[in-house]
Amino acid sequence: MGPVTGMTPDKKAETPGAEKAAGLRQCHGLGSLPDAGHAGKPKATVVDRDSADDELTNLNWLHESTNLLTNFSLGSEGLPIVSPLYDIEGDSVPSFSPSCYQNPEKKSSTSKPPYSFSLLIYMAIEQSPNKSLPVKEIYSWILERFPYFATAPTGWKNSVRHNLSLNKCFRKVEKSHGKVNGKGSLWCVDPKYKPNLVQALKKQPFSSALAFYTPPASPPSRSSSPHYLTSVLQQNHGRALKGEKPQPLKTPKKRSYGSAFDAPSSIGLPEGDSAAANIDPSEDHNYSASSVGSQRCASRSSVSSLSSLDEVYEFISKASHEGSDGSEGFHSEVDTDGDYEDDPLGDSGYAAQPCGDGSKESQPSQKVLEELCQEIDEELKEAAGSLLHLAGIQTCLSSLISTAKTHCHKQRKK
DNA sequence: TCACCAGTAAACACGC
DNA sequence: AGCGTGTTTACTGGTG
Repeated sequence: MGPVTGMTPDKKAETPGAEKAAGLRQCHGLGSLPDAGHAGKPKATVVDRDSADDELTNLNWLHESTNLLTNFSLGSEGLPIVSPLYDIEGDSVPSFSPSCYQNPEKKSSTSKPPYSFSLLIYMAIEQSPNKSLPVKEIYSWILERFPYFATAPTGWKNSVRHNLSLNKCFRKVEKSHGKVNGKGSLWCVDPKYKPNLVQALKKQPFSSALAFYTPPASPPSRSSSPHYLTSVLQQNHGRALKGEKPQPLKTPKKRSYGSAFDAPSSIGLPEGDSAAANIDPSEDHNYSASSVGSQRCASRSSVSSLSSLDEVYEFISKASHEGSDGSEGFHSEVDTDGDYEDDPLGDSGYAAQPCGDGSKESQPSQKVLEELCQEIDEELKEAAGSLLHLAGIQTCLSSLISTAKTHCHKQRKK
């Protein structure tokens, strides 16, 4: 392979994925998060130094992760944005500031972004006024935000195009009236898959980006959890309005190339939707962005996305408010529809996508709210369960460690 | 070991 | 012809 080559040596050293993998393998990943000062170097905790119990120390991450959770819930300092998701889901105009990459170590400019191409494309499109961009603009956006690609050979562009073509999340929009106007088309995010992208994006920073720059860790889950819930809430909101059963937060693992973003499983599209509900094996090769991230972090996300019960409660009250007017929150599909409808380019036929069916009913019924509350309740229980579980493990481990230490001391004395 | 997925390279077709 | 774009296939490496 050439310079860009897929897995270059430097990539192994620099890519968040590699670092993440190594970090997790060494059980430092999670534990290191709260401590920016120790970023990247293996930490020796008090227990660590006790060389006698290597196996026990290998579980330090668990111990620390519990602390991490505490930090998450306690952390209130406004940290720099870690994930563009903040902007995507936020009320403000999306702006994927490269600051999300500007960690103190300044790795960003030379290191690969911890986002998959699909997510990068999504961010680019999402930031555009019309929620649609030509490939060239996508290139520019990525280049602008991630200087890494400026020095990278052009292979990444191929990857971008490859993603656009293969990934069901992205749709091609003809520039005007179905007529191919000049080179290229506009690309937009299929609203049906948007929640999945958001979800993947939300999970990405925790698994990759966070491990990547190892900053003090409060914000990712702090704000992402409500947003995550919000996004799901939005999904379910839409679903509820359509008379569908709300989608559980945990998406069932589906074994296909497009698993996490396959609308039917992830966001529960109506069966009749051929585009999304397609289960034709020939479409199995549907690229889906970061589905790995979605899936692989699923176990963690249940904790990380609800890192603080306070947050959840806070979120609930907020969500209830938002739910009552049904218009706030992150880019809902309604928003997106609006974009397409307002979009002068929207006459391409894209605006006629089924994504618009929720817009007629912007006022959720009492029943819908009840369903949402019930669902949130379940999530709370699950989150609480996870925390209790961790706490239990921590207690258990602490006990084991102290027993082991005592044993060691006694034996040494002998 | 296996399956899945992201990333990459490459080939090809098409339009400008 | 050259370039940009879009599609498709094949492969590699990481991960669970």
